[in-house]
Amino acid sequence: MADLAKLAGVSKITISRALSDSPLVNVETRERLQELARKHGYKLNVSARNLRLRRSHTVAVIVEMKPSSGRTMWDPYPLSLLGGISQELTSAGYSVLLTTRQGAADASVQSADGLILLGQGVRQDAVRLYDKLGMPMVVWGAAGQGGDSHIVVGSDNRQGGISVAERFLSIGRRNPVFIGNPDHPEMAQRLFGFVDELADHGIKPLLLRRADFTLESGVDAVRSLHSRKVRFDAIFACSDLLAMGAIRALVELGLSVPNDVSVIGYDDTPLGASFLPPLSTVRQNWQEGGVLLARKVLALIHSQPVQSQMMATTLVVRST
Amino acid sequence: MADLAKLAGVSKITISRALSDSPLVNVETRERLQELARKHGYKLNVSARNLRLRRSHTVAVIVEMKPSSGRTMWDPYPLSLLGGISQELTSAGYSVLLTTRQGAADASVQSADGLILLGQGVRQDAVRLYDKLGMPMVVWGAAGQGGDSHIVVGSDNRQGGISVAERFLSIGRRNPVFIGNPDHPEMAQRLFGFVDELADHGIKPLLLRRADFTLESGVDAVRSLHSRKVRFDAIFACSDLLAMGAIRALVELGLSVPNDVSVIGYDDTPLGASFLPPLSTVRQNWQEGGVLLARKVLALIHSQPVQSQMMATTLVVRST
DNA sequence: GTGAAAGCGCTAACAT
DNA sequence: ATGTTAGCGCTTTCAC
Repeated sequence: MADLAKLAGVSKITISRALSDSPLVNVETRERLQELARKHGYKLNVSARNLRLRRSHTVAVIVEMKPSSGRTMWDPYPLSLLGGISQELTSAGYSVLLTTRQGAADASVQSADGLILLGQGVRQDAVRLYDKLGMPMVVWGAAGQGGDSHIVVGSDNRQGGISVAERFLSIGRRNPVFIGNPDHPEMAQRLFGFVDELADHGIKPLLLRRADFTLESGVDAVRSLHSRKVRFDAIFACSDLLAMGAIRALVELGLSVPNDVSVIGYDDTPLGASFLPPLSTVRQNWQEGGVLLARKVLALIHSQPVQSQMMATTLVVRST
Repeated sequence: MADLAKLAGVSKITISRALSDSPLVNVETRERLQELARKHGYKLNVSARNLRLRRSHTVAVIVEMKPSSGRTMWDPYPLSLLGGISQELTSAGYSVLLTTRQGAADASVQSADGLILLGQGVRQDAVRLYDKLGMPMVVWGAAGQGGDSHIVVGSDNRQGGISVAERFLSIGRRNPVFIGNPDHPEMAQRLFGFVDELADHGIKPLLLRRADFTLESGVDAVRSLHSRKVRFDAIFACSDLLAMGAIRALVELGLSVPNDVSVIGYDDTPLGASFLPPLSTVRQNWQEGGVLLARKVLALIHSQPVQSQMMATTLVVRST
């Protein structure tokens, strides 16, 4: 800036003002100086600005990246979430600092202006840990997770469960089964919605606990149902992969989907859509979730009032 | 630091040295000061340090995040790549700045110490654009892509193609088909390897161009082969999804896999492994790729000699 | 509408 | 082994 100032015959501060579009500086001068800066390939020193402004203009995103439990690492979802986050923060002039749990102790994370936690669903301890940092923080997950201490954005899992129950009821199913892991807060919400809605109609679903969200796990679940001679005519699986596994096992057992057993999955993955038969499922909008997460941290950072928010889910009825 | 210094009765610089584990300062003092800092919740101001040190300790990762062409956005791969990158950079004390193309013009990206380009495969213009920034840059992609102007890390797609050809030859296939998009540099390499190896045995495969890497696209490809009455006994599909679609279509046409037609996919997605029948495929190690990308930028940043590197792929023979 | 001065928090260079 | 000085590049006072 000093160099540009000398070149243009003005002072440093005028350059600074011109480049930040300050109305304090004459329009012509402003444009002249901006042109000059461009011509000379001037680049703002972000560290210097941040030092002076006492903020980093950075939001750290902490992702659970363990390739475990058939989730996170391998699922498409965190990336679309990241896409939404990145899009929104970038257009607000903020940077996205990507970290895993290991890197979260790093100074650069600590000096971020805000924090977004992704895929920490099962690990409430982690949430509490970051909470102590005392910085604006938003978590992706289930409603009510961790109390009021921080903002949560997620899709309305409870409503998702309800919509599946409604569907089963409307097509006259009386013996539904839930496959999933209720230890996971998001899944628990789906289960609660499912159970409550069915209870209103005097139906109590069977809960089949499965920790993995893999195809094999779905196959296994149905086989175990069969070997226990359980009577069932509908399955709500907590992931598309589980649902596809379930369908495969059903077909192998000579049962027809959806005639004998109706199956609904969760997530609306591209794969479920092109499965044979095309999978019915509950869709959540990851991209939008990312955008929302970003907006909430920004609001927190700017000390604006913020509330947790659950996004509506859509039941996509295809052929199962 | 000034506060800590006053508290401890030493000078600022001693604090600075103690906290950065400088051997210049007495071990006891060092530990005492570190303890003091911890107790008082001192946090290093990263901006100030970076300003002083005239570097940002940051590497920008630019991801092509368009949810197009059945790739990138929805595929698991960029995330595992990111996992590897993040892991390696973090442990080297660098931060990962995540951006999309839109955000790449941002000042914070420009003041990064290095650049990693992901999923820019098809868009060579993009690579050239960033090249102009003149910062240490590493690209994920195919060998030789864009000349010597920058470092490329990728899996050895050519070798991947060769290994598939070898497999087909070893089981006596004489009429192989390639399904994929040769406009994509990485796919082109697979095709070249495939074609060259087969040519050594007097076989010329049929090229079936498909732009999308979706299941439908695979189905469609096989149907078109059939309707054109083409004789074929082996398919090399450029993605697992394509391969699965192909197999589905083959089965529908009453052909047996692998008896009538052998099929090999690419990527070794978890889904292919649990497909029925389990999919044979070419595996590439994304995580390791990420680590490698990170190491190369770091080396470039530290002005060490760096070379492009292609990672070996593994042919995973399952049931197709 | 423009400028001068001051200082954000840190560390390299040079004393001591 | 520790301290002093100076300055990284920027922007917010306050003055003109």
